Amino acid sequence: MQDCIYTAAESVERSGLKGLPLFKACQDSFFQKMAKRALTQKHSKGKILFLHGDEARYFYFIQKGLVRLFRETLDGSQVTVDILPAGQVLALRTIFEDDLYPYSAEIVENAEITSYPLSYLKDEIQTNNTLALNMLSSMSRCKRRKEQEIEHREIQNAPQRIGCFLLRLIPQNKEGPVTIHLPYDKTLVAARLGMQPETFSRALSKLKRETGIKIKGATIELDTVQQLVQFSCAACSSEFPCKDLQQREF
Amino acid sequence: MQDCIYTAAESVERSGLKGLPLFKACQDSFFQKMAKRALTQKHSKGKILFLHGDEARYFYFIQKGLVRLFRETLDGSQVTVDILPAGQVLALRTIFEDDLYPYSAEIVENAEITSYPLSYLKDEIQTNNTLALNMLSSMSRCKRRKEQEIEHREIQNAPQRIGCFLLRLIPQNKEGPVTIHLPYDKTLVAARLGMQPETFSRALSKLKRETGIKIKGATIELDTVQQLVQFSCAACSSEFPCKDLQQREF
DNA sequence: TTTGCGCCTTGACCAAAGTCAATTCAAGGG
DNA sequence: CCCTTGAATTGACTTTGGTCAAGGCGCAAA
Repeated sequence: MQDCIYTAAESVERSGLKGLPLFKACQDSFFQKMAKRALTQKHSKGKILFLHGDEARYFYFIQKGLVRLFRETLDGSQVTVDILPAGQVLALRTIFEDDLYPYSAEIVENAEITSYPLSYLKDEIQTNNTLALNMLSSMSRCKRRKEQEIEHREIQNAPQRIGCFLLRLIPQNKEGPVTIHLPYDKTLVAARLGMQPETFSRALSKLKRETGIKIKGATIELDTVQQLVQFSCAACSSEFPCKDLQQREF
Repeated sequence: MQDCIYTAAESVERSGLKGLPLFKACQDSFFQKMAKRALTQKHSKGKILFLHGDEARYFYFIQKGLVRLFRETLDGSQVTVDILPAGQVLALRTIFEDDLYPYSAEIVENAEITSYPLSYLKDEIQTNNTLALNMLSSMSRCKRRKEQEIEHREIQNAPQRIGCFLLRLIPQNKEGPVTIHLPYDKTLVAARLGMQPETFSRALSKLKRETGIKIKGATIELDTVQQLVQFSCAACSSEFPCKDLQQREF
């Protein structure tokens, strides 16, 4: 089965990197250099992009599709670290570590992904202080997200965690009724939230019973966000309009 | 009750910062400037250093004692983020965020703590790219630790988590018998590992039964680290000699 | 030495989530 | 339109850890 189609190196304009806030401090020369070595590939569902512990030469930008990051233990169980949609970058942080990928990456929805050499980024950051500072705040936010995740897994129960997940999918200041569409399969959402699919299913019904939200397949309707806020955010150390939702991995 | 004793601004030599790898790229002028505004205080157990959400003006270096970082939810439950021993810095990352402390800090063992103005650090990092790069790798490691913590809470059970905690207290390449002394109260260790004291107590007995370690109060003896490695590291995505144990919060 | 206060442990019970298995549902291919 | 396949749900049961309450242990002050 063909699960990967190569295309030529990209033009600067197409480069997704240029649009990212993280790189706004970079000159055109940087993007041009990057674009020359950029490689965009189509991958189909199930493809492993790289494995935890592989030698890292590239970082990736998701043009289209979905990527699941995960780790595997000796005794065979998997932990899903995150699920990244189009527009996200992955494996960036590798440049600060030991040049080994810190997780495995699997395509979970047909994707188009551009790879860039990590070495160029490593060079750039040595001299571009603003880039370094942007990375610092970016990584700091990412770290905050991870800490919050630990917190949530400790004090939120399964239905609350789902409610919290849903709230993060919508514009935070939205008034009145909202319709939410799950961004990926329920099985994946369950994995993302660290629970079993069965638990997710039951917890979602419970959330429905307790808050009165309406569920039809992957579509969820709220009369008002307050329904969920009251239910989920009581077991959270932050105030409701959640900050720093946009950006993700590192 | 007096729970805080002030001492004069420190001499450069005493400054704990200078010894930290994180600041090795900084000039003496920086340390001198810092030292002028440094303030060392003694705090007794129970003192709150700052609260989550407080406006942040200082970061801290623990000269002596123990500090617990935690967050509190609306419905009153607390989550312990970390427990920091002497030699650690805290609240550093505040400079990359919104100038609000990202957690509360409580003295849990009589402590001596030096505070430094965040603003000076903020200035320094604008121009000192090497410092920025050191911070990046430092924060990256810290982030890795947090990710591993999420993983552990998902796939390790309570006894395994304790075993893992113990393994991190000893020189990783140690051969033969080892004696471990818990660095703080069992209640605190329990909180650190995200479990109830009762659960910790029972899980520790179970760990003893399953691995044959010897426990006498806060002292634990192993015939060999392999006893624990086999038991705990099967449910972990990393190989045993755990990396990046030294440094902590940000 | 006694007393008191935390810390720690233990028991009984409960609640939440995981596991295993059976079944239903929905979407895409023939 | 039916069939296949994977996703999702549901039921029954187990396991793990949390909760509540009662005691025990040890250290330090009186």
